[in-house]
Parts: sequence; C-alpha cells; structure tokens
Amino acid sequence: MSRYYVTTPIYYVNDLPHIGHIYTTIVADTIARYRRLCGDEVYFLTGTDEHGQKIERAAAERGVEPIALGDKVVERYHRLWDQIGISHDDFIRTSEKRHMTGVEAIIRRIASSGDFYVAKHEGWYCPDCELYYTEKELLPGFRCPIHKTVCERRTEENIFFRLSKYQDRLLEWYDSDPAPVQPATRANEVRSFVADGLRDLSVSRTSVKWAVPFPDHPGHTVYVWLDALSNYITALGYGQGEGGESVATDGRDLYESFWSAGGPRVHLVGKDILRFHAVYWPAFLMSAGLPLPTTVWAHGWWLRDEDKISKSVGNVVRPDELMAQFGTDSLRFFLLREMVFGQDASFSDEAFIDRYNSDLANDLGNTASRLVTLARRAGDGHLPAKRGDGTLREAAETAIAEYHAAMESFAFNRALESLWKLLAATNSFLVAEEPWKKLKDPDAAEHVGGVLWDGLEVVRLVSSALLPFLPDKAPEVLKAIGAEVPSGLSTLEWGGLPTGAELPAIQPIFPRIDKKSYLAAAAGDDDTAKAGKGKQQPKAKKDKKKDSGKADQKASDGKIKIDQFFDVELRVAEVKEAEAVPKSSKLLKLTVDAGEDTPRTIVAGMAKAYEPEEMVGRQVIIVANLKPAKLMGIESNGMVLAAEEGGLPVLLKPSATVPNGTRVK
RNA sequence: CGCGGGGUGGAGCAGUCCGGUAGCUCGUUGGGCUCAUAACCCAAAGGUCGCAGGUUCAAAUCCUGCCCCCGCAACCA
Repeated sequence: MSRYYVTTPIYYVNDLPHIGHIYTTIVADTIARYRRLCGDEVYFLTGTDEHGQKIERAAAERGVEPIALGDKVVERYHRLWDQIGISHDDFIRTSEKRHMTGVEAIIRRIASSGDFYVAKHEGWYCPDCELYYTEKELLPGFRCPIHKTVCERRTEENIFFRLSKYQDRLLEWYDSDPAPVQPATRANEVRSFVADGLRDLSVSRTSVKWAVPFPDHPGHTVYVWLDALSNYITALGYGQGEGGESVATDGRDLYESFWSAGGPRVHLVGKDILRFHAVYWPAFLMSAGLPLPTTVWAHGWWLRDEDKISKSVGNVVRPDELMAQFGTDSLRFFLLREMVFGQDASFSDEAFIDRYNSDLANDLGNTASRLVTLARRAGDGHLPAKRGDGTLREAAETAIAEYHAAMESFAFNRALESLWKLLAATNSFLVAEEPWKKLKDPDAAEHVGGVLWDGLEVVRLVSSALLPFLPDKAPEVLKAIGAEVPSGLSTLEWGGLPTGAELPAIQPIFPRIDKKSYLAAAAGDDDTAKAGKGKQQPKAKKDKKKDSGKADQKASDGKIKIDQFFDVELRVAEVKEAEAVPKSSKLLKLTVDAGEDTPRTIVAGMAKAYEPEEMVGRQVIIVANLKPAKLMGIESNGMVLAAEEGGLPVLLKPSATVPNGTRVK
C-alpha cells in the first residue's frame, strides 16, 4: 500500500472536449481505479487551463468576461466526466485563487535561485492581434496574416528563465532509473531535443492581461505554460501558506503526502505536449528546488482518415453517439483495448462495434449468461453448494498475474487480453465438461456444481479485474452472478464467490449490436449531414488557417459583378522552361512567355500530375496580374489555371494555338 | 538529409526495448455442441515478419544500408 498521484493535463477551455481529452482522462481514471483496487491511497487530478490570449480574445469577441467563458466550458467538462464515470479527486482551474497563489510561490522560489533575468524581445507585432509574428508568418510587406495590416517592429521586455542552465541535469534525469519519460521512443526524442541545446525561455508577457500577474514585475503576466504546469502541485495546496509553504486541505497536507513524500507521481500527457512536461516542467521544479515527477507518460493519438470517413460507411467517428447508444463503459473499453498505450490508433464505428460484440457481448456477457442459467437449473435458482477448485483455478491465477504485470506497465490492451484468454479457457472448459448433459443426474450433482462454481468464479475474477475499465458494467456483472461488488485487496484472489446463495435470472448486460442496421442507419445520418453542410465544409477546412477576412467582398448571394471579374487578367502563355523545385513535392518552376518583353517565372503546384518535360512548349492560361509571392524561396509572378480532379490539377489550354499573351475572358 | 507514424497470413493489429518453435481479433472452410445474447467448442487453409547485407548456435526482434506507404510542416498564388 502506497500513495499514488496521477494527473491528466489541464485542458484549455478554448476547446470543447474531444476524443483526445476523453482518452487521456479515461486512462488516468483507469489507473486511479486500479491503484485503489490494489489498496493504494490515490489522488487523481484533472482540470482546466483558462488563461491566455486566445481566451481573452474569444471572450472579447463574444462580449463576455474571460472567466464566464471558462465557467461555461468547465461546466461541460464536469458533465462529461460525470457521465463517463471519471473518479477524480480534484478539478483545478487555473483561474482559481488557490492556483494563482501557488504559482506566485513557485515563481518566487525560481527567482530566489537567480534563474530569471529581464531581456528585450524584438519582433513584428500586430496591434490588432496583440501578437508577435515571425517573419515567416507574415504576408509580404510585413503584413499581419489575419488583419492584412502592416505590423510594427516592436520591442518588448520579457522575463526569461535560464532553461539552458538545466540541460545537463535534464539529460541526467532522463537516464535515471526507472526512466521517467515513457515510452522509450519518446524519451529519445526529448533527449535529443535537449542535447541539441536549450535556449532560455521567455516566461512573461506584457501584452496578455488575462493571466497570473508576474510577482514583482508590474505590467508583466506569467507565460501560460509556467502557469499551467504548476497546477500539478498547486492543486495539492503547494505554496498557499503565508510563507509559501503548502497548506492542508481537509486536515491532510496533500502536497506533502502525494508530491514530496516520494510516492509515484505520474503525469499522463498526449505526445504533442510532451516537451512541456519533460523539459520545461522538470526544469522549473529543479530551479525551485522541488521534487520532480516520477513518470511522464506520453500516449499517442486517435486518428481517422478523412478519405475513409467520407467514403466508407464503417469509419465515421461519433463517440457521442456511440456513448449514448451503447454506454460510456463500452467506449472506455474500446479506447483502452484497441490502442497500444503510447502509439497511435485509429477510431472507427465498425471497429467499435466489432470489439463490443465479440468481447463484451459474446465473451463476457454471454459467458456470464450461460453460466448463470446453467447454475440456476442445476441448483434450483441457487448458486452451487460447493466450490470446484478445478483446473480453471490455475489458469485464473496465471491470468490475474499477467493482468497485474500489464497494469503496472500501463499495457492496458495486454491486461485485457489476459483476462479474455481466461474467458476463452472457461468456455472451452465448459464444452469439455458438458454440464448441461448432467443437470438431472443426482450422482453428478456435486461435480456439475463444482464446474459451474469454477466458471462463475472466473467471471467474478474477470469482472473484478474489469472494475477499473468498466466502473458501471462490471458491478452489474458481479451482481448478476451473485457476487459481492468488492472493495479491497482480496477481490482478485480465487475463492470469493459465495456458495449456495440465491441466484436470480440474468438479463443481457451487453446486448449485441446489430452491426448491419447500425451502420446503415449511421450512413443515412451521414448523408443528411453532408447534404446540409456539404457546400461550406470542405472549403472552410482548407482555408481555416490563412483566411478569415476574405469573404467580406462578396455579395451575400455569392455573386460578383462583371467588372470584378475583369479585374482578373487572364492570358495565354507558353511554357518555355520547366523544372522541379528542389525539396518540393508539388511545385514546378515554370518560365513562361506571356507575350511580354521578358518571360516571367511562375511557380505552380502541379508536380504531382505533370513532369517538367511535358510542360515545355505547352500553352496554358495564367492569371497575369496576381501579386507576386514567394514559394519555397522562389518568386512566382502569376498563377496557372487548372481544374482539380481527385486532388490533382488538370491544366487548361486554348483549343487552338493563339498568340502568346492573348487575353482570356 | 524537415518532423513524426508505419510496412507481420484476406482485413485490422500485438509481439521488436530484454534474440530461442510467429500470436490476437475479425473473416474463410470443414466438423461438433445446443446450456447461453444467431452464442460456444474443435480442426484446417493462409505469412520467405518491406528489401539486402552483417552479428549469432539461433534474428520479426540486435547492427548497417536501402525501398515503399501515411500524416504534419514547408509549397498547391
């Protein structure tokens, strides 16, 4: 028995919860429940990250206070976690006083070790965005990519953290045993990132108001990640005492118990934010002289292939609907069974249904069901009077041992596999024993009872082991076989099923899903959804990053005036030279004659469909009065028109040869 | 040399860190059973573990080189 601390990242309230958040949180919950089942004292933390410019701006757009925006999203999280059965002990919000006080305390400790310094930061600043852009991000002429206005060269004073100072200590930490960063491939990535050299980190902003004020530096606020990462200890009461010490909650000093006392401190994160957790956070803690986490575990992503989603009915992702229809436990089960923890995996309705039917409905549900029915017949509505303790016992003990080993290393899929191997062994055992043939034979009664008791005991063990995975359904199975819904250590030891007790009839706990009709219905929904949104959606997706101010020139019906069309100068041009652009998969550099004094260079995204050789001598239609732009460092003066089919361009050309430079209208 | 993921029976994937008869789910074929949620059991077919070298008694697994696929980014002006 020990103390165990497990956290999810705190989720940014700019985003509504999605499958990624759900996954991490379910994993953390499963770990927490497992540790509790093993008798550990567990503290499980999740929460929300609420500061920063994005929130500030999103709130301003809606004309509300940032905190109101946070409140709303937090409400969603609470509802969702409640629905999924997340058993967190605390939910921290970075907008809370307790957190902000704690952040201050951490910052003071870092400051006292001399790791902050003030320096100037210079860059291109857009006053409308209140943001710095790198030169790369700017449009030609140093214009803001969003507002198209000219950015100012501005200098800001920032507080920097001496991250570089911790390079060696971080490298040492990665190599310590047991390895704190998991899985190993991710640890290697982090190690090489650090080994390449660390630059000091700017940890304050003067442009962001919705943030923790930086202690002793009026006008500065704390960089969101320094703020956010601190939650892992501020939630435990760190730094909230008068002198910056930790403070007890409900009579317990949580920080002392779960952080500084030396038990496991596990951060679960998505691989996208590993760097913050495996580099910045430990460095902050080193500087503050505080203990580091024991494990930072980065998991993979749930993927879905856009093409597959639209083309094949079986691949539509709809966790909400699946949850609503088949219960949150089946989603929990799917996510943990299907993904090798640490790697990426893909999500599809079809895979979900297959898993559900074969694992939950058939192997678990049906096995429980056949055993209960048999036992009721054999025992006249009662559990067998005596235990069997036959060959299944050994199989069960092996499987449970494998399960524990897998759970210790977060190999959830393997833990589940072991349990399912045991269920298979049980079905196989039943067929070998054929208890249904001897139900009416009084001489065989004791033997049959033993066989059935053993089978049910396996179901009890498996269901108990599934409590962390299926907090809702596992107890149902246990009740259905006449077992206690257990707590404590002994639940996973052979022999917990009572004998002789009354056993009511069983109802299907995991009713089979009719895959065909579900997928057909889903396909129907999909078509309707497509018909409704079809027009804007692909476009909105493609342009979402670059373009948000373009639409305003169009009339509301989407039509333009003819003179607007004539603003576009289309001309016939002949390709004189063509070559592939080095290191580019899509671009060809063309030199074309548009009837002008000098040939012009156009860079066109057509390398996937056309070889440079076949372009030479060909006439194409170009937009001649397009503003020049740089592509892969080459200035392009115009654009070649093409129809797009299947993602590939198909060039336009005049149906008869005309002089170069001929106007097209 | 942009970053990352991957290439294992028909499909989807484990196994690779810590070499030792290649495994799971689904599907296919044949048989069995009839207690159970059209479920369950048995058997079979099907793989030169991307390619080529190397280390080793032994390589899917370790080393070297190479090929291919998929995301993302840069770049479809």
